[in-house]
Amino acid sequence: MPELPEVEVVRRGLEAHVIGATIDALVVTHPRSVRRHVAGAQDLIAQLTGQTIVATGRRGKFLWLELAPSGQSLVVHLGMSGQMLIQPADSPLEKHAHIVAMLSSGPQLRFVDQRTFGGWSLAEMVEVDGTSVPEPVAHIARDPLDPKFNAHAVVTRMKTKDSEIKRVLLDQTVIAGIGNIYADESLWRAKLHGRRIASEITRPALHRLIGHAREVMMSALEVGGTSFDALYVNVNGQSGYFDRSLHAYGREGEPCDRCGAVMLRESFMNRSSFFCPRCQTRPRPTS
DNA sequence: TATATCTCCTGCGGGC
DNA sequence: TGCCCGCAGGAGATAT
Repeated sequence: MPELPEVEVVRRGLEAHVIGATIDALVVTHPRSVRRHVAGAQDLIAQLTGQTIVATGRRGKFLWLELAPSGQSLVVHLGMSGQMLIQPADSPLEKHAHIVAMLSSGPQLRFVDQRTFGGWSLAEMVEVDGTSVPEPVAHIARDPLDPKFNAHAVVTRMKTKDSEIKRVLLDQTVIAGIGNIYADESLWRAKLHGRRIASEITRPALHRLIGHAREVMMSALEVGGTSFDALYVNVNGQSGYFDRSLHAYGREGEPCDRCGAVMLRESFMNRSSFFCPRCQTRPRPTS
């Protein structure tokens, strides 16, 4: 599932392939992939055609391509299964290729998305806290790889939350880029149970948690991200290797890499949480 | 206002 | 073999 490291891998791939390219033509074959562009597919096609990609950007799991001469950005979210592929124009179309952009440089930029949670939209750039981002990204907090990321401010915000710490980690308006996999990994490294109430965790422990989140995502980035199946690949269709380094996610029934206790899985927020019952003790139920 | 839950979607695997 | 069901989960909408 694409979280921050996987999206950054895709952004870097795009930067290497599409900067300077002009969009000669665009085909949209699945309306759901452009649902966030409220003016509709035809408007997106009309506005993107003839634009040149001059830069790439990313915040959390959102990435964007800055365009000239309009000054707007093409905002991309990969959702659960979105892929941005650079393919030769004559290569067979992928089964779930929902948007295809013909580039002046020769290849096609294809948006492939099996579960259609992701999509493209066009947006104006706005200034937020001294940084220019597309309007749909304005509410997203800085992520731990952002040079202006302020861990003290994030800890202060977390201390105001009377909510479970895993829920807070997944809240993109508090700290961006963390999804289910890296939330579980960060909590395991920090020896915190995801159901601990954020406001009741000490500031030093929250600082350590954020540090672990940054560390685990940096490590994942170095090996191309985490791939469990063919749903996450880089722009060349290649998988990452960080799944081999996971200590928590997907390890139900296996021994904890730290203490040897059997790892558990529980349902949380309509998804799965993996944790060590010995290293990450559950909070006592409140009476 | 803050927090919790629901919904969207498709392919896969397990059970019958 | 075919059908049904549960599971995977990001983010916005809706409910509490």
